Amino acid sequence: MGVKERRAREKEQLRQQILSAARELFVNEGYENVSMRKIANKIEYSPTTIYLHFKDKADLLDSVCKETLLNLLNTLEELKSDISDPVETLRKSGRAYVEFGLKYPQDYKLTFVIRPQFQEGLGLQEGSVGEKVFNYLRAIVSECVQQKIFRQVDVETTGQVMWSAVHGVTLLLIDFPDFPWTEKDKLVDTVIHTTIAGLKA
Amino acid sequence: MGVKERRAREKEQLRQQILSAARELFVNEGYENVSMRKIANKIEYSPTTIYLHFKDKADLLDSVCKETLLNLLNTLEELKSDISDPVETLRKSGRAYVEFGLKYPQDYKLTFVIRPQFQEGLGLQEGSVGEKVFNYLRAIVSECVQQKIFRQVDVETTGQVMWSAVHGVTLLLIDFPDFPWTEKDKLVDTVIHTTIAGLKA
DNA sequence: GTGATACAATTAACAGTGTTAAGTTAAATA
DNA sequence: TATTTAACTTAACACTGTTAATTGTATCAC
Repeated sequence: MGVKERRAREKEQLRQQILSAARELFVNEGYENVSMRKIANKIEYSPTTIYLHFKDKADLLDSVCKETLLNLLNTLEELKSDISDPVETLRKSGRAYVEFGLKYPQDYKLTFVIRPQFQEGLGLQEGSVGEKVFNYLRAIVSECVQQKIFRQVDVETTGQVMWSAVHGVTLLLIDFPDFPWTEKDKLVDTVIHTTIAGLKA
Repeated sequence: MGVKERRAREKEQLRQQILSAARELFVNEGYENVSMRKIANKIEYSPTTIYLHFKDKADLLDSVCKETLLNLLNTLEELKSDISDPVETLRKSGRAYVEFGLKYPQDYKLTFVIRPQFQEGLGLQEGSVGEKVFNYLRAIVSECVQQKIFRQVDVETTGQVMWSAVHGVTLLLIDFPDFPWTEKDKLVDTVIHTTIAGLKA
């Protein structure tokens, strides 16, 4: 009776195929410039086949973004070093966050800017991968507060301030590549350093 | 020979009509969901008339965004108070910047996130309104540095750090309205306060 | 006043879009 | 072997941005 299993496996395989084709096209040509027909061509299926695996184009974007968030979460959790020096961990995490955004700028924009436009209210709700990313950040900040390194006691606000800073610099660097920015690494370091210093003070 | 002038005036009038119809639709329904035909319907002209005034849809977006930047610049310059207390001016400006973004969230996204996607390299080049907005910020920061209030001597980097913070918190609040944020005013104040404190320290 | 000119505005068309409904094909079951 | 199931495709709909060709009309020179 392994037929059902094989079919399910094949179905999942095609789903992944669609997903990775979609990601590649979205990233290279931009969500708006990618048609369902283009994706279908790439995987050599008819356009309507995609609808057997995804509700619509926005749902496809949604799935691509969930993957991106998982990748980001993995990247961050890899460097979860010892909690004895939470500030250093926070600094490293901030850097890794921005680096991730700059390494995959289109994925980052897709996830944090484009998707919210198409799937309102989605992205950070309970149990989501997005929430897990913020939980990761919260845990580090919480440690800083507990060790009385940070002035502020409010873990939530502190985490959100940190997030604002890294999100902001990431998007500015992505969206205005021709602006005469300070050298990238210096700017990112200064943003993170300044924010942490401000939270300590 | 006032005919030419009258014609030019009429032409400009229609241009403005198109522009304000486009803005209203872009803001209410999103750039992607607004068609040239929809705009044309609103002003009761045929779709192709728009092309006599704007190169294409992206050009239309471009013009809408330039207006938004002008509005932002005006809003900021209105509160250019005395330079004797540049830190207070910076704080106020930061608040006003975020408030502007939250008051016209779709305009803000259109200008700082959507437009860069369609008009690459545009938005902050020399002589542009975008540059003027940053110049405004730079002037205040420069005063803070000159009065030796800020540790950092690098005006450029300092300005960019400030911008990252306000840009980040603005976009997060716009894009994830369902996230359990700290009360809005408190969050914005904390972001600005933290950044300034970090620059002083 | 009449014919020529300029130009605003329109109609028609093209190639492409997301998506649905109906139809086809082939494999697994009875 | 006949029937059911599910994957997949074809055809179509209403819509998109944009261009080329065409119409209409107010202005000009005579």
